[in-house]
Amino acid sequence: MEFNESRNIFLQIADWLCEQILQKKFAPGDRVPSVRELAEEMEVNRNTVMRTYSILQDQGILDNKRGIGFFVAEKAALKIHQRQKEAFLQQELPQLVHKVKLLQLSKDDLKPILNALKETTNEDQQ
Amino acid sequence: MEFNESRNIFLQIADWLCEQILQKKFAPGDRVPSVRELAEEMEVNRNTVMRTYSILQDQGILDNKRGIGFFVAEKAALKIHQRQKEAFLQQELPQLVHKVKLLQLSKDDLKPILNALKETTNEDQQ
DNA sequence: TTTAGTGTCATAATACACTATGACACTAAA
DNA sequence: TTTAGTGTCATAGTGTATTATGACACTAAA
Repeated sequence: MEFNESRNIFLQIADWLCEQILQKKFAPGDRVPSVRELAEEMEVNRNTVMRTYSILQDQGILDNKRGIGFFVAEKAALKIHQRQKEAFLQQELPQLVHKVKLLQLSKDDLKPILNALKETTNEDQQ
Repeated sequence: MEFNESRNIFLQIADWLCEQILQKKFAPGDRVPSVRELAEEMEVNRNTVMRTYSILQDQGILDNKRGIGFFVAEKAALKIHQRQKEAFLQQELPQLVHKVKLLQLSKDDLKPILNALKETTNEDQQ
């Protein structure tokens, strides 16, 4: 996997795993790859993956059965969703608006976003 | 100044200075605070500010007159603007759209953004 | 019981951001 | 010339992310 220099690797692996869960590639109760297994796949040290799994366990996203492996917790997706939604609305969105103002972007620049937003929000909600 | 743990300090100082320039708090030709001065103000080491100024010099945003100080380059704001706009449209926006999809945000969630975007983009453009 | 696969822990080594500090060259003004 | 303020560079120390590796406890299945 390719990592961004500006963010800790163990956090980027956590991001990746959370996204897999949100995309239902891992269901509640599923075993996730073993520490050694994922380390090899990501071309990263065991300890780094261990650190990722530890923090996800602390956050109630993974459960741990010693000698067997780590498992996706029951309400993992819900917790990830809540955590990310809160961070998104309270931190990222305000920064986005601020940046758009500062960059004085034109309507044309923003069209792709606005369209994408409409598409994704029109379907489910009333 | 308060720093975010997840991004290098010298980059956060660069971000701050670029924002000052974009907000016209520093005009082209203006001298920016000396390395020692800004270091004290930011409660940071001289070398850290030196590193910030060095990269901004490499990017053509600051000019350097040895023994005198660092100065805002002529087209500094333009360069910052171009750099940030490109990064925004090519990296941040796609990630944003992806996240909105993943989080399945409702219209109500997005209202604040959309309104803010309309306000800022309606004025200047045709 | 043995074996292979789990997680867990400890240690040492490397890399890098940041700090602390001193010394030096350059510039402008007293 | 002297002085004070610039940038510049070198050195050493600290903290932490990451790697590398070995050893050990636990579990399930052969």
